[in-house]
Amino acid sequence: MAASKSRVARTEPGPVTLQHVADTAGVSRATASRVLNGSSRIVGSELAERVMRAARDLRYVSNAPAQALARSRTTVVGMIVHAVDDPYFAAIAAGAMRVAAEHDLLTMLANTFRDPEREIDYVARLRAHRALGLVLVGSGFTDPELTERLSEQLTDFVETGGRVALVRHQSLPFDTVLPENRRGAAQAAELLLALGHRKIGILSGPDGLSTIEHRLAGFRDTLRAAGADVPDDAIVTADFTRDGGYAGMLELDQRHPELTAVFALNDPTAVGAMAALREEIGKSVPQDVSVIGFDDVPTAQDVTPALTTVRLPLEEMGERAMRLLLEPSDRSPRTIRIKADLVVRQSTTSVT
Amino acid sequence: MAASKSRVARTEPGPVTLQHVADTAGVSRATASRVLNGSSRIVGSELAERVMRAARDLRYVSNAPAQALARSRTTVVGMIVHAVDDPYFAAIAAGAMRVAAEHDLLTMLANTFRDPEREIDYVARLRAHRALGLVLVGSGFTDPELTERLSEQLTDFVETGGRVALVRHQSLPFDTVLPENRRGAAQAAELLLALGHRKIGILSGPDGLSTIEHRLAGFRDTLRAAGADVPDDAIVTADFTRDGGYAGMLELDQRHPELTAVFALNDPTAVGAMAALREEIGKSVPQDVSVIGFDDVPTAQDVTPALTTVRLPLEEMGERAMRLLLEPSDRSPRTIRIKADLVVRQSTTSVT
DNA sequence: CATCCTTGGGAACGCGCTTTCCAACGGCTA
DNA sequence: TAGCCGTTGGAAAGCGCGTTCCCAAGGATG
Repeated sequence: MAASKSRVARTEPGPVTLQHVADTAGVSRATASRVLNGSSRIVGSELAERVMRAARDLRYVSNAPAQALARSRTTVVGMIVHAVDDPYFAAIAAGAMRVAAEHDLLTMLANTFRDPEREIDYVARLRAHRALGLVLVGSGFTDPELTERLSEQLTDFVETGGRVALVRHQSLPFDTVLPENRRGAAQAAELLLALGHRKIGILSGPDGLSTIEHRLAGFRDTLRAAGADVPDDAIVTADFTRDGGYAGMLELDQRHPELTAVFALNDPTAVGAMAALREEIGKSVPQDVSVIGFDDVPTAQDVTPALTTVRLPLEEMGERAMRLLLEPSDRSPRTIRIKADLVVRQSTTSVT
Repeated sequence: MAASKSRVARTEPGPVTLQHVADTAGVSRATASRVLNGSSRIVGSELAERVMRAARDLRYVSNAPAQALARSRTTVVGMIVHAVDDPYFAAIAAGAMRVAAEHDLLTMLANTFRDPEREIDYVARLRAHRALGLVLVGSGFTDPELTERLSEQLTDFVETGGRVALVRHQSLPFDTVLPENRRGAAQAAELLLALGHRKIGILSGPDGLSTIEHRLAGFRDTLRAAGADVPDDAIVTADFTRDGGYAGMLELDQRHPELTAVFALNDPTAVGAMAALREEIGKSVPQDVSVIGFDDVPTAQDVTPALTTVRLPLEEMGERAMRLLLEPSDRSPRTIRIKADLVVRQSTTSVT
């Protein structure tokens, strides 16, 4: 009976438990627990030493799920992004993970592949894991039903003690890091206008993402105010990737060969567009057509011509979001506005 | 007394437990558990319906740590990379995470920031979380003491039922996806030789990484065999990033302005080198100097001139590693060799 | 109509750890 | 020397859930 609970010799397989450590150190589980993870209670140095030696000899590794259950809290944060291999998300994730690591937290990263259902599902699963907080990165979806369900999940989570931080534009009542997409896109439009462009096309992204709507709106509104609206069929929906930009540019050029400038809603799309222009369409950037992107991912400066774009401090955004999560405030929801800066490089020039 | 165990009304805060669901459905916990996660036992459809309704109404979210404890296994895999925001790791991580998601597993991602101590520490922490397996991505460290400690951790993990898969070159006895770094680098050397280059410099990475040693060795050996060895001072240690490549190139050119070709041990470094050449040194690629990289990250094709490099199927490598993990074999350790393909683009040309 | 087998449901135990709550012990003061 | 208080170690009660092991009821069989 007692043997099954307090076996002294460890012959059977399976992980070493606290009990094993306690037994070989000749103390109770309580004592072992107290020395192995800084409890408030202090254990005599002699016993403490014995316990630590036993733990080391047995190669004890604590059981985090068991601890989580007993303490009813974990040291895990969840993060949900649309695609880790997109430099936009990668940079934000890196920033967030850095501050998580500083606080000694582990990060569970989930990829939605831009599927709203998966996003909601991941929120639920991360909640199940009792993550102490969730960072959602990326555009919100404009579908009200999806937004509603997501919001509900998040609200429940907060009500049961969870924390939430968003990096996205969406009017959910949680701490948010909010990039000024609209204003940034407006700056892009202003630049093109100043350069004399009037025939402008747009490479947009998947429908239903709020980020896209805002960038689109900021851009078009500015153009419209100047009497240079973009006709609907000069807006091509790409899929927000390099290859999507390539294909989208082909289509756009076919429909409107007269365009003198193209605004891509993110950098990879812009890079793809430039490739299509160069390799297939045979127009040169910026002489024949100016291209402007958004985000300023690291490679934007290395393509040729270097990409004019709207810069967002990606890593910092990730950091800020994680800090919001880790330093809760009583007067949430808070919003941190991140301003977007136009970075003029070589892919834009004035119309001749 | 009983009320504390089986409260029918939920007024108090805190997460909803299985008990709550069972109570409001008027069944036992066992029954509730059986319907909520497909047990082998079948529950009558009427009761099942009641339970499901109760769960939905109460917004029940299972407690993963509790489940983990009870079942003594989790649905979590751990992955350790050096830097998520490096496109190399991002691509591998994306591949691995995709197959993890297919198997309905959550991924805990840890960033070492290239610090071996952190890597070992993360292995321990991920073990504590009872991840069912660990994927370690990135170069191994050549320091034998570190390798020993890491190996020990990993071995313990496997002995207690964990699984391990590596994406790296290192002779640890675990399932491994092994990129042919040596052979790939040799191909790069062969290309340069064929193009007539004899004065060649190298932009290397941080010391102590096995990947770097192998690439370096493959390259130099081939050159040496052709009587065109690279002098030690024509090897500059950069830090494996774009900016590191930029700085490294500056130094390399200062030491050896006569070089006609440069081999960068990864693509970001090569891209940085090209930028330095163009912006600061004033030499053009490939006319004045040929540049060749390694990995073929997505942007390699978009810089100008497009980068000649050695291609590694990054996403696939991640997928393969995760599959190794998820489909254990009795005759492990297995090794999957990934062959590296030379991709000749515009950044290399024959010496005039 | 009695018996055996099938099927569903409930009670109880255990997973590994944290955390009160007690008890024992020693040192101190009166 | 007796009486107290502050320490320190241990026992035990959970944390929320999965999972036997049983019992009860119903159907099929002889």
